[in-house]
Amino acid sequence: MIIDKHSVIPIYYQLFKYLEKEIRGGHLKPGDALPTEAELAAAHGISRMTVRRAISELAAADLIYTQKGKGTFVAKPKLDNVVFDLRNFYDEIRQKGMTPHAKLLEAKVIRADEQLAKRLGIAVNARCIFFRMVTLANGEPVAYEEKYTIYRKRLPILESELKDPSLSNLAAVHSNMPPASSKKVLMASKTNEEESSALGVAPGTPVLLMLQTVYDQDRRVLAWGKSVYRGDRTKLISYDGWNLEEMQGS
Amino acid sequence: MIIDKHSVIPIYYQLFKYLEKEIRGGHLKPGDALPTEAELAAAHGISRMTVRRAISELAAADLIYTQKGKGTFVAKPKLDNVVFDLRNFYDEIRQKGMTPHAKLLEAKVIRADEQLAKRLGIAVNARCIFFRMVTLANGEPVAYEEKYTIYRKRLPILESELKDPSLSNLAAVHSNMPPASSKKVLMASKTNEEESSALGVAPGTPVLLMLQTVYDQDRRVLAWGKSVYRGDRTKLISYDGWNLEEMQGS
DNA sequence: CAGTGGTCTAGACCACTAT
DNA sequence: TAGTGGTCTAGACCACTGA
Repeated sequence: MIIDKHSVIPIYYQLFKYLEKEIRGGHLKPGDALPTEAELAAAHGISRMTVRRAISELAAADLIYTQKGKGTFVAKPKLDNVVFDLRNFYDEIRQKGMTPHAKLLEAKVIRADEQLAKRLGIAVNARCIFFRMVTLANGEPVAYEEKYTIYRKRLPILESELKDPSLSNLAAVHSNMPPASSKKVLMASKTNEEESSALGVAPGTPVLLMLQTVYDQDRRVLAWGKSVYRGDRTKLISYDGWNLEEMQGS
Repeated sequence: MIIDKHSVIPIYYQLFKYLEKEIRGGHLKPGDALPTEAELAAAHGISRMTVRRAISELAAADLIYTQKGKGTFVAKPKLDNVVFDLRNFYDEIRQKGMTPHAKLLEAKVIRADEQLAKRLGIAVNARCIFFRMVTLANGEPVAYEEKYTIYRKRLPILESELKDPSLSNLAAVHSNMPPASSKKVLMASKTNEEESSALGVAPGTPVLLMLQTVYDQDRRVLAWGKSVYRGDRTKLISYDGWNLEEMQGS
């Protein structure tokens, strides 16, 4: 029996897992039709709405697709999409079995020069908060970051910022408006002198360069940051397809 | 009236859009509780299951979160996740108003050297198919790619491969097994001589380097590819947060 | 305890597809 | 016309939260 109606595990989830296994295991191949919703409901003695719940979870996972009036079919895995997911640099390091450590190099109030004023959308000479930090993995520098935000609240630089030195937190603490959206641009670059010395590498070393801008609800800039990741120590990895569970280890 | 029960637009979708607007517009702020499902159902004269459909779509969009026994609340936008989504390099170029063009430099059958044999998981000296191509945007080279797959079927190199020169298609055409999953690694690098001449840049130019491996269901390697993107012409952009519609233009 | 979201049912009508 | 998935209803019971 595939479905245990008296289990603590929801019926729709049992059916979802069963069908998922059929697909990932290859018993159902791309293009194959699934049993109709009515058939699945009758076969397992459950309601069609419950079947639909399982079906829609499979569709959300891109394992199947539905066609009105025709049926439900196994999808082809999309393998050429590239989705790099850098959830949290700290956790990434930890996951590799290394110990991350953030080292604050500098934190002070500065006056905006022309370039910074443009980036933050403020007047030249306005007060700004400036952070410079290095992230280490097992004591070795892997990332160098500069962060800027407007100095609005005349607040001292707080401990909370050092505990959560993310750009959106910085913006939240020092702005009148809460951050609402963020834009990030990733590109390839070479280190300048400042970055080289902070990372302990030769000038011109290839790096990943990420620029982040944090906005409020009205699309006003709240903060701007630059992150430089050592090219030889930083890799973004993306997995696509179906047999993903087993892949994480490698 | 917010809900038109006789509209062709599904009720759950009307309610979803209405609540989405309340949240994105700021009438409902992060942490605020939504009306309970029963309240929403009664207020709009619809079934609770229909309300739940709208609620679950909002939750899937990370605009709200639910807590059993407590209620449903507006979520905080997560701004420090980085999700770079390179759906299709061709479309990316086209979206920027440029004309993409793939130029095949070479396509031939070769014998695997030690390195390639290791990458494809085959014997040294086994026959492989080798592609070398350049992608141009408005006539200017922006990417250089090398692709390798096992030569199993003794098939000629087909036109279909030139029309869809993706690595997973190459693997599909020349392998006995359909591709099931894919791994991609992105890093910063510098061009070597071959890449420099193909891209028309000086050796040592910073580039994004992407390595892709395509696997079958049993995690055997079907194809391997290397893509080099010009650092000064290629940017990966990621938007997070709530006011995304308006951001796409900038 | 009353109220919440989570699950489930057994129907119903619809638009769409293929024959 | 028969069969499919898409939407919707009006109930029901449950586990969990907070007072």
